[in-house]
Amino acid sequence: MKSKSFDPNDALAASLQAFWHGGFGGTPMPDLLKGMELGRASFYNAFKSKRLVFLAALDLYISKVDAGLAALARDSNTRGKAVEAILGAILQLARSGNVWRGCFLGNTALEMGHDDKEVSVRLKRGIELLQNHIAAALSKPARDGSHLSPDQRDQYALFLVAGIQGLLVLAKGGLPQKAIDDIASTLLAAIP
Amino acid sequence: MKSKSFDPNDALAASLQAFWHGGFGGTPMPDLLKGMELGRASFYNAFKSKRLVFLAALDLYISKVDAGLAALARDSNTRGKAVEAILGAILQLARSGNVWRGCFLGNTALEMGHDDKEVSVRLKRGIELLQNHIAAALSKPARDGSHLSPDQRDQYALFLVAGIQGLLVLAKGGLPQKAIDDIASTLLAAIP
DNA sequence: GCGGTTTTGTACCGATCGGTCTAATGTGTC
DNA sequence: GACACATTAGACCGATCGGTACAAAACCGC
Repeated sequence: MKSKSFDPNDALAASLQAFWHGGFGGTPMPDLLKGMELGRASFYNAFKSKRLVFLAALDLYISKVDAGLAALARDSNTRGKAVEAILGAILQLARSGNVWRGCFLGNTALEMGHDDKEVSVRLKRGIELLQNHIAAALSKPARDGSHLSPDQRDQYALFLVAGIQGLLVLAKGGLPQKAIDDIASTLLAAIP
Repeated sequence: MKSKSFDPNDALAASLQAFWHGGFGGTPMPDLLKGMELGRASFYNAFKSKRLVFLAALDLYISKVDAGLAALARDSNTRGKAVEAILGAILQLARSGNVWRGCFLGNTALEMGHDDKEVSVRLKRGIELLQNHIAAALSKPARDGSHLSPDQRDQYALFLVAGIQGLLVLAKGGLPQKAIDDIASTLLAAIP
């Protein structure tokens, strides 16, 4: 028998990059295949359909974000620093070179909404995960040693998720860097 | 000669509804034509292409939002009430029946980014307009009579635009109503 | 080297994409 | 009533969509 000449994990990672830029509908098979460096036959052999590889890419994105943010929150002592680190990491992740590609979850939410059950369950999981990581950061003590109540923590975490998603919408909409920075700092200043 | 049997303005308004729900790529011609209640020939006669009617719909959306928000800010006395009114109006506009369709500007920003010059110039105009209307609301006195500096005003206005866009991303992502309400109230509470 | 099995390149499939063409249908003017 | 002309319905266009079929190529155990 013959073994695969490519690493399915690499190919999946490449598909994530492609979908992240173009979304599902905006990434036709030829582009996807070129991005994954796969022939059609190999693609349909390894992953059964465009839709399935998209779902897998969504899962990969979520687990990547999960791993990335978990490491981050650990290293910051104060609430402010922890949230700032997370915000910075997400903003960095959200651009490839000088072009904003946004958050794959947010992009997908606007493209697919809840029309698609399998997508929306992942979106929900991903958003919850973002919220939880930010909540973990918010549960660190402030500079003055004070803590937030669990309710406040969750509330501000969700608020920050929304703020970040909105920031990325505006960034993709072409807002200049200065405006983006202003929003980010206002966002940080809004947490108690 | 024969005159048109339809009102181009009505047809354009209908196209806005269609694009608002499905975006540009997600609204194929048959759906668009059905939404506009037009035959293909009439469509291509009146509007030259799908792309052009999309741009026109974008313009229509911007002018509609402009008119709607201008009327709103006038009737509120305090900063808090004015912003609350605007937020409420946008949230109401952002859903059709029980389904979130989001803000057409935000949806388009994520779908098309700045790849498309003609789109992005409109997005920029629309976002600026949102910001200006919110800034106008923020320039009203607070309950205690105090005012914000112009810089603060603009900064918070942009922040609120981002917050609203983010809220709509999460709403389209399937977040429950309670979470949406929480974000909205946190957003309102964050303005000084 | 050989046989068996999997992978791969590529031609091909029906469906659908946005857009055009044509012929029939009106409708306002005289 | 008849001509002139804009509008209409619907067949049709090539291109592209996601997906399949098939035969050649590449690899493993022997």
